[in-house]
Amino acid sequence: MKQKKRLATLADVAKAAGVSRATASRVLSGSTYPVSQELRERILAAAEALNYRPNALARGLKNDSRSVIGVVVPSISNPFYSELIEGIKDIAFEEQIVVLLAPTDGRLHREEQLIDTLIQQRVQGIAVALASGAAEMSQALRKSGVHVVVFDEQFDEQQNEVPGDCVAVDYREGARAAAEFLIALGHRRIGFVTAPLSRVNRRQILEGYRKAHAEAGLTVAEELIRVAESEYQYGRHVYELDVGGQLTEKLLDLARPPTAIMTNNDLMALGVLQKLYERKIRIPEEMSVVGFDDIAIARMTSPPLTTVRVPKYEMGRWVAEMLLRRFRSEEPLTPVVMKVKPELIVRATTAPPA
Amino acid sequence: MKQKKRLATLADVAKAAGVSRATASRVLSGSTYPVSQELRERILAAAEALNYRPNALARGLKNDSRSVIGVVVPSISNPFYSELIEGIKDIAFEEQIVVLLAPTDGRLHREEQLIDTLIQQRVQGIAVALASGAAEMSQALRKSGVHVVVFDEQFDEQQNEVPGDCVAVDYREGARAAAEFLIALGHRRIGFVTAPLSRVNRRQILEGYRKAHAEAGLTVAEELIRVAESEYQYGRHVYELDVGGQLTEKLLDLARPPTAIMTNNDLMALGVLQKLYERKIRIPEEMSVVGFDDIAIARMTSPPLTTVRVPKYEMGRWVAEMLLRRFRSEEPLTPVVMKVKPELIVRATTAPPA
DNA sequence: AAACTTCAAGAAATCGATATCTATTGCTTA
DNA sequence: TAAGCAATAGATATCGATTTCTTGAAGTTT
Repeated sequence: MKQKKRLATLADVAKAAGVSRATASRVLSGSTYPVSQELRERILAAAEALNYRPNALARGLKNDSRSVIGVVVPSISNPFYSELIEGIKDIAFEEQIVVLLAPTDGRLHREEQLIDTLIQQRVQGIAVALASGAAEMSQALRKSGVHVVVFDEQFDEQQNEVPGDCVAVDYREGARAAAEFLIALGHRRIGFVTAPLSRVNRRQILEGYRKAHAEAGLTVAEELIRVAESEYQYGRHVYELDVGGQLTEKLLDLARPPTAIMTNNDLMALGVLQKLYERKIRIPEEMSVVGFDDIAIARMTSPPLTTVRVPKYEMGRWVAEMLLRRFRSEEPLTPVVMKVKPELIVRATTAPPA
Repeated sequence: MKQKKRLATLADVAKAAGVSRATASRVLSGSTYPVSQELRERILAAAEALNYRPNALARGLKNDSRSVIGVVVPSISNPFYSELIEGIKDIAFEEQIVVLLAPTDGRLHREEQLIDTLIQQRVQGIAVALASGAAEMSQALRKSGVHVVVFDEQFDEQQNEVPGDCVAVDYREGARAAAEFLIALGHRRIGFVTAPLSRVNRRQILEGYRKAHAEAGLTVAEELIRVAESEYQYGRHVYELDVGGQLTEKLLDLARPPTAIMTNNDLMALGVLQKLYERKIRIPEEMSVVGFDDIAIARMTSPPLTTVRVPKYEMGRWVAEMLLRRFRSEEPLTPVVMKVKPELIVRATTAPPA
């Protein structure tokens, strides 16, 4: 009965105002080209009356730019990424840029697929928390001519050549500081609970843990290092919450359980805290716990979680700004690597061992 | 030095393969139009060699459809919304549809602005957690001919006419059940801590709280109802976490403090728990706490949080499916209102009063 | 063998907005 | 007064892909 609605086009507006499309476009796209006051008003009135909405597809096709950036992350239910996206979004919003979301659910092969989709959508730039090999992926991306900023992951420092812009966190140093702190408190058996070591950053956290021990002249008992077995697949669930508890159980059941537990992120730490509560182990008197990331809720646990703060929101802003920088300059720029130093936040889950 | 890279176009592929654009398009867009095996292979090979990526803008312009849906939510750092978006995304992914994110940061006026942006981007459909008047907004949207599904909010039941598709939660009933449970446990002074009542759903939760009291023949002491003063603005921070604690403090400082506290969402409840921990008030012995939503971390608090479960992930799927349904049918469909009934999840933050 | 159908390819119009090129008017300047 | 120059408007080509319209060749039917 009712026929399909069509939005008014520029041609409709031009006709209604009795002018050419060119003139209508000049007024409605905010061009600097001079248009007489009279026509200007007629066009604006017609656009208003027809409820005109410029077609961003047509605009983008003509200009080859779209005011859209893509964000590739493992999961948005993970507060680490959602806080980071807040930062990206705030910068994007100021620039009238919208954000296309591309969550991989932690599945590596989806990364490539989603990046491909984003390229097809002709996004202006891509921010990606790269899980697969950063260097190669970035190469492939570069071939497509899309601007890219990689974050969370960092490029392999071995190869001198830096393949692209990057906001990297010094996870190793953050973990080293955390472990050093626990050692200074007097802990000698520190458990380490981590998600699978498929991502570089997780490996770096473990390295930091080992480094602190080495520096203190301690040897690490390998039984204290517990790595989750299967790669997570996000989506419906936040796997860390359960895995943290499961791995904690294994540590507690050791003949000589640790007196402190470190984790590779705060969600894992939540699982740890929960398991300790369940087992009626007092925190921090009987067990110290240190998380990583400092997600928003870390300060709301009981007791508040000692953790290593990664400035996620700020990182998001930096990522977006680096993309903007590329959009704006015609010249090819030298790749920038921004190294973020995390900071140990001591709250109430840490104390000297009993 | 290096000149600006351009992605290969269909014309480039056609030329390389020595065919017309039409033929190339038929092969590369998966049309059913017959093309000889020989040309087909030549075209595919050329596309591969040139690293051809179809331009979704051009395609969308021609087809007037984009394989993109927009999602308007207050914040993605709020797990309620991020879990819901997971559901939307999972359905969208199956259909090769990408998600454009439009977070309002809780600012009402941004809602309109973002919806406008989405329309300009010619998204195929919009899922919106409406904060401003659902009915009018939906009217405005309908005028633009974009498919819309409203969730979280529900349409005013007074007006018989249902303006559009909607996935609504029966917040009133959920809150009623929670309050009834506390009353049955023996609580007579139940505090209520809530975000500003600007959103319909928050008002409904309060109504449910009152209703349970009325049904039990109890009168509510108004001093027990604490409403946060200023509307939240998300973005960088998750305000509920702090506000929950602040309002709790006011309740604790009453001459006759409550023996239980209900909240309008789990984040608020986290703030409550934290404040109680800080004040060394034992949970649930000295104070019961009930949240709302059942976000992923609710079961990881110490003790695990009693709350009212809203099936966020499933709701996300339903929202996406309702959108797909509209995309597919040419006929105008009767609006569907899906009413979701929340479920009380009793964990360990509730017990009879001391 | 004339007429008809089928198959496969190319030519060209189209989607909506923008930018370049042209054309007109009125005004200034040598 | 002819030439030169703003200022402003319209005509038209363009972005990249799809789709309708045509065309030509090959094969069928009576």
